[in-house]
Amino acid sequence: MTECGNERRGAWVKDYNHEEVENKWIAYWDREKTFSVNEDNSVPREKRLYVLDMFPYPSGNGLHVGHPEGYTATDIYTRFKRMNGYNVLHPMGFDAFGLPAENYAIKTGTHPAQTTYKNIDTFRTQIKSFGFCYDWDREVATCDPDYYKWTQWIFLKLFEKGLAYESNAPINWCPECLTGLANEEVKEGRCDRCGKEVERRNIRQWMLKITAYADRLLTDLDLLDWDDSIKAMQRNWIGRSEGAEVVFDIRGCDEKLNIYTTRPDTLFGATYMVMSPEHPLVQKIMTNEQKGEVKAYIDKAAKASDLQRTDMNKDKTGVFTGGYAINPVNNKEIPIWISDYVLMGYGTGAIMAVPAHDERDFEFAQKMSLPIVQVVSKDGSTYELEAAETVEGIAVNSGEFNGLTTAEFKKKIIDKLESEGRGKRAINYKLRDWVFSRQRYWGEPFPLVHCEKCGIVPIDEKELPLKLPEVESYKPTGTGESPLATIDSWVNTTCPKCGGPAKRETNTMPQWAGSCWYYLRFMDPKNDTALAGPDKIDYWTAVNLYIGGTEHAVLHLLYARFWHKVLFDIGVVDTPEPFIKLRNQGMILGENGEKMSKSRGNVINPDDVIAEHGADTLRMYEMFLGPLSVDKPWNVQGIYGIRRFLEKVWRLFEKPIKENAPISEEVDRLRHKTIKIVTEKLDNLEFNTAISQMMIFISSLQKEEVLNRGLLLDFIKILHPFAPFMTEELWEITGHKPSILNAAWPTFDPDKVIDKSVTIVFSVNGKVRGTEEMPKGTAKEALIEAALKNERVVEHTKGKTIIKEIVVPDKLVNIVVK
RNA sequence: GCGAAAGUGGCGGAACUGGUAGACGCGCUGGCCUUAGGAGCCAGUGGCGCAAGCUGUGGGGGUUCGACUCCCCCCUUUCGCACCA
Repeated sequence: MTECGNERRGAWVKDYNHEEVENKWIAYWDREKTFSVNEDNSVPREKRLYVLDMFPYPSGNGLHVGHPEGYTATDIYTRFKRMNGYNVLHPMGFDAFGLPAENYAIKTGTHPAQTTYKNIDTFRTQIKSFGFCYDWDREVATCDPDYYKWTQWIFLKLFEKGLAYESNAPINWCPECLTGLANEEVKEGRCDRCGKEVERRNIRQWMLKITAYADRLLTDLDLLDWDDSIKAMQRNWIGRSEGAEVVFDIRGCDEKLNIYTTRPDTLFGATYMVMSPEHPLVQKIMTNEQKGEVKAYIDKAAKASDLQRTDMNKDKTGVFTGGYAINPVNNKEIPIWISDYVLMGYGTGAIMAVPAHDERDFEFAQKMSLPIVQVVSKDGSTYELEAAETVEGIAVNSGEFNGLTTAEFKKKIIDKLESEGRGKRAINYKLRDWVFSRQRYWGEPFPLVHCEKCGIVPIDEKELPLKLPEVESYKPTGTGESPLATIDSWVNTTCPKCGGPAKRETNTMPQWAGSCWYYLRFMDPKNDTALAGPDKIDYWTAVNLYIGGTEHAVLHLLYARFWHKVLFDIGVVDTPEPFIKLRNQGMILGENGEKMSKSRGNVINPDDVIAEHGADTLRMYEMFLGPLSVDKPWNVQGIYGIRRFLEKVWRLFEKPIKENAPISEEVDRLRHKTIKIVTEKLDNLEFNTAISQMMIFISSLQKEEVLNRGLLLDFIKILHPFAPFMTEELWEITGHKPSILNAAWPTFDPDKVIDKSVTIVFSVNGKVRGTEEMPKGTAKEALIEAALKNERVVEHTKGKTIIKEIVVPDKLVNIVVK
């Protein structure tokens, strides 16, 4: 033994050399393919499971301690289910297209593929060091041509179905990333990735018609076992509302002005109209006198970013166009204004303003001195309004409709408008179509060409994958063209339809494309004739348990559901939803309770933790920290507690172990109880309390001189999902052939779980005054008798009248006195 | 503003359909063992009190024999959305 050096780890190594044990089993599991899974048809359907993690982006920083939290949870669950006879698909791969590798390429000239595959190797090694039971033969990387061939194939299907279209509408543009962004990628007016304020730009884009699926994406949420908070976020994002579209005539003009409202019952209170500055009709209705002012306003609005526009929120601005609309219910002429508080992208881009019953309209009307007419009342009378009254009520100032409730009014007025051809029922969604193209290099090329004669033509499926070409410079042009546009030899091609000259589409797909369907590829990762074989899809059906962070609530999880539904419609998959049960892991925070980040200097590197304490310890520690779903701070001290626990387990095996060593009744009961509790907790993903129970069990064995072999073997089986390395080693040491993963999960005897005696609580007026151990099932009368005999109870009831006795069998007796 | 979740010891967190609040772990205190120890073992540990006892789950009401748990009002924190008509 060395005198110096390695002192820090010396104390640990003395009892259990995690480094040696872990390296041994990593190599063994790899060599023996212990974790490989196949589609065994003898396994009944209900015993087939698909347990999935959100696959990582292989960044240059390597694995973060946040990654293994979810991965450990699914690993424990997978091992637990395998030991219970389930055939579990549990794969891992890499979300490998994306900006960081490309930005690195711009800086250093290194090809993004080179960086990406190097990072993948690092990630794989790190992930393996945790002992996760992934079937590595199924690994995929989204940037692999064999993979993105099928991403492109799905795009062709979307295109064929008319769900992909070109657009020049203004989109969010990040001036830092030099690419267009989807609405879902903009948070508070800033780029979700880099934090830079986004601009609006008119850039030719590919859009996916996710809005066509809005209703199904909304209603099918009911089929899912997901956290309510995530469902709520998706519901809010989809933002369905019911109302009416109403047609207004315009004075002296043939054009009609269509508006959308959720409150058609307030039509009589519309005192002016507002159009979005971008509304095409503005050009036609503005009068010559107003032209200058209107144009200036439109220019100003066009220059402002969304963030600036919302900042102006406090102070409403707008300009009168000079035009007048005619209210269809009372033929009153009301002025048409433009203002940036009306958005072009929602509804029809124009509203009727009812200042009495809409806060925004009220504010605008006050500022511009426009009339305010009350048409909804709390009680049917009219009164002075201090502010907009947006609640429902009884109609006033509404002609023949006076006295109706809001709900009745809505129905009647819509029926009337419909019969007159002046309006109709309408449903609107906040969800917008998905801006699907990026003006960058490191993504899937679109399998399309632009032909002068034939227009946009998809390339033949047989030509897939359309490979990403080599390029001199990865630098985005910033002009709205991707770097691919500069490669003439690649861009210039022939039209698949007419054979004439054509140009390839030079946009690339966003990172979300590859992750939209990766769970399907894992079912059949090597298939080169289909994204996955129908038999494989039928075997695994859908993801039974999916675990990942909440940051994808309205991004990946919405996009993937959309693609899945399209694939369902064309018969590729046979379930309406891809992820049946979803659980979100919380964030692991730094020791100071703040988010881990380099700038805060509170980052914990999992490699260091494994080197010092071992992977089993790290896995268990992360699970012991608290419930999976909550954010929880890291605590360096806490990890010693887990290491100590594992050492205690290890040391039990250094004591004499005998097949027939007696087990006390108490220990035996605790054994059955522990198996029961751990089994139940694992089914509910309650890892922290499962670990507590195992700790209680191990403490109870400390005094034993000779240990019962069967008892210990049962224990290492239930410990195995948590600490695969140590338990695999102990399994071998006790004379078994690896792997313990193939051992059957222990069962418990329900009779032995029940305690023979229970502690009965005696209380007087609800206050605990004493306790007594009594046999389980003691009769009520006997319990009361015992309570009344209790010294302390006697003290507290002395000289008082007993009003009643409350008895909960096997629990308590409460004496109520006065 | 709207939506969601959550407030329990010095800290992370337990607590079944209302029934001994604080399991388990960290930390701390005392003891044993030790050349030494981020080692091991034993005991203790919400607060006040010598004790009996009192008090205690963000605050205030309520229901109940009994409330962390159920109901009403309020406060705070975190997250998401945010002029969506």
